[in-house]
Amino acid sequence: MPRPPLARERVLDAYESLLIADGERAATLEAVAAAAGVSKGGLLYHFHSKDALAAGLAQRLSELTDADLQRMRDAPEGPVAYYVRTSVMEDDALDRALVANTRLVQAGSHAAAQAISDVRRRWAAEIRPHVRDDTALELVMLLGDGLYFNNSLSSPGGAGEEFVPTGAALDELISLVLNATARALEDPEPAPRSSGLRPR
Amino acid sequence: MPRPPLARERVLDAYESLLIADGERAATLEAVAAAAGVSKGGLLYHFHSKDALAAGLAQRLSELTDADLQRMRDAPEGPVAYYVRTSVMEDDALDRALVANTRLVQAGSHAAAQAISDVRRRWAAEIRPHVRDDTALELVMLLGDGLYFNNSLSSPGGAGEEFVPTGAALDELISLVLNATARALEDPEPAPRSSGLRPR
DNA sequence: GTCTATATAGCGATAGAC
DNA sequence: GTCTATCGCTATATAGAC
Repeated sequence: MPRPPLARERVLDAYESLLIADGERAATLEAVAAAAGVSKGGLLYHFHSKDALAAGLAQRLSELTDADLQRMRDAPEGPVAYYVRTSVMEDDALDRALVANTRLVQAGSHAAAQAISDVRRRWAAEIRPHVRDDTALELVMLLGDGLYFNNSLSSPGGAGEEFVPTGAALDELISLVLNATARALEDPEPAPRSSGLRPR
Repeated sequence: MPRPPLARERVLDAYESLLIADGERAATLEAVAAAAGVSKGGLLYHFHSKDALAAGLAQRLSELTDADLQRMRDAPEGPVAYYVRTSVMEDDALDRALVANTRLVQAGSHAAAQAISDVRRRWAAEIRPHVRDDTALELVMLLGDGLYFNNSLSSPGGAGEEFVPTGAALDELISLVLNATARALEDPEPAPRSSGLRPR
């Protein structure tokens, strides 16, 4: 596949940042162009409309999810712990694409809604074999959503951050969730399919 | 206290509805005025600015929380089950005020961020004595957040609703959470303080 | 209290020079 | 591929009639 133009990626980065920091309303073409270091006309050469810009972010989210699912499959501590742990925002590329897309969903973007729904479905499919039943799956998924929700609310810089666990508190939470949802005592997680990774 | 004017409440209702259904950007003064059945000038008599409108919703949320905490204290199945169950959107006054305020937070409203943070803190304080430790409290709170997050994403009408449990699935989820977080086997929930409600 | 009319500013998008 | 200039529209807010 041909590598996308540099300016195009810079515009998408700027759009994402503005959505996360200041919300959908503040992410105007003018503001995005300024943040990306191009003019409004220059921006509109790469994205013919605001909808095209939103579609670009939805596609980025989808691509980043491919990589995340691979990491989830390879995670030594298993997909459930990996999922909960990485639901705490680390401000990496996937976190940012996800939060930016939630902003767009709340502003009525169908493309973003579809993209988020897809991500969730793919995560659930990957996790399902590693938990006891559908209720346990629901618990795990909702917990991750709760973490993202809090991360996405507390981003401006203050209120809400007290609710996001880190360090030892996060480890304890993961341990509690694993105990409540693991498949069975004799086989907490099936061996990885085609991987040289040793279980710990 | 003097009862607020009818038109004022109608405006607040319309603002809330537009925020929930179409997002912050669509909730313009013109759109709100039209939905409330008044003119733009009429609206601006009651709320001098858009910020004042947002502050009105934040205050409404705070008042509705008072009533919810009382119901939580009186709930026969205990505060944890009550909290999880009512985190599934029933489109009542509190649900609507909460979702509308999350829209405003994501658009950068400080008043709304403060209001949401307050609600969460008050809920947590009420639930804390009924769970084992802080980790269990975290699990319960995040689960409720996850439910609200999904409700609030799926509102436009379609994608996302498959993740919100109802009926028997919800009962099983609550049961799982209670088992994972309850204080101790001999005393799963302290007797209600000053209430004639019989335990079931 | 509620209205119409208007001022001012900023939005998304197009046209065409370079 | 990126720019400036500009159009048409809509936003928030004010002024003043009723």
